[in-house]
Amino acid sequence: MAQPGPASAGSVEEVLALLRAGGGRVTSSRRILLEILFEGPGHLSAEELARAVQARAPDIHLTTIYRNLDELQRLGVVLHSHLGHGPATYQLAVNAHAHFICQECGTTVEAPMQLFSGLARSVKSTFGFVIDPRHFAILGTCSECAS
Amino acid sequence: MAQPGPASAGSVEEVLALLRAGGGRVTSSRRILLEILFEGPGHLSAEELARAVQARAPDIHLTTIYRNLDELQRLGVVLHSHLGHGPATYQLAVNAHAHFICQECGTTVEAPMQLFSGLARSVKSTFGFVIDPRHFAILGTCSECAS
DNA sequence: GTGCTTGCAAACGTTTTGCAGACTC
DNA sequence: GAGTCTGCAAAACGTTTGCAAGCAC
Repeated sequence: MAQPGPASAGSVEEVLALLRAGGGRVTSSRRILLEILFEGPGHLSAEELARAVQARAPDIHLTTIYRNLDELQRLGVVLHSHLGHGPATYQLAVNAHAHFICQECGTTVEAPMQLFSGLARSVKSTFGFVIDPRHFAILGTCSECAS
Repeated sequence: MAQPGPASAGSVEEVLALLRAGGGRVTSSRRILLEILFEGPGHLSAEELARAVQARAPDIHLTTIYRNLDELQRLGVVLHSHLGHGPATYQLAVNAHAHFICQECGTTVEAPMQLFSGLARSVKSTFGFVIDPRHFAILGTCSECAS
């Protein structure tokens, strides 16, 4: 909350500055990808991000999206989650949260992180383990499918 | 607890009977796979299960292991979990539990299900969603790597 | 000019599928 | 004998890698 850490980079330009500060180059693929990540709804797969980027610059390759996403994850700006089988989805670290996914119908519920504070506390005291529930979704059954 | 459901099948022969009852055939690949699942430590990938099966019957193909595991999952006897990137792991439903995995060192902690009762309760009352935390591991940082 | 980044093609590891023959019941 | 199950080969899927050319600094 006090110091602005990497993940707090709040705009395309701030992230690009961070990138440059680490010896990286600012390229159009990176700028466009970041624009889309900042505009977009989150939960996009690499393939979906590539399509969105290609709408603005058709020659940018899926491979480049993967490499740029890796770089942004190294910087702590982006992280990916597995929301089920299928491809991983990528989002800005600032926007990341946990997910519950219905095994029957696929409905996704976005979970506020404070739901996990009790679990986090007991896991910490039992195992010394600090949980990060954002990476993998938790499966289950939604209210509709339960009835 | 009252009626013995599918998942309660407690021995190789019981599962084979269940299989037969559903119109399936009892084959040696299925019998051996079940023996290994009942003997084994759990958390085995399809490939590891195939190697174990092949130690007793070398001609059984990996594809057959996948198909048998699917069938056993349909019956509710087996389920699979994703413990990280890499292949899924399979276990008897009766033995299944949740997992915490350290992002740094890969250490796996097997979590007693009652750790989740508080979370389960609040997710149920907030979203009507019934969680099943066994399918995907929860990532985080283990006590050693945290220091 | 140095050296990071990119496109392309090809590989990767895991899992699924199509088909003809073999087996269980 | 009917219908399920199997081996094999091949494909599918998401993702990663090697290499030579291209671009940011």
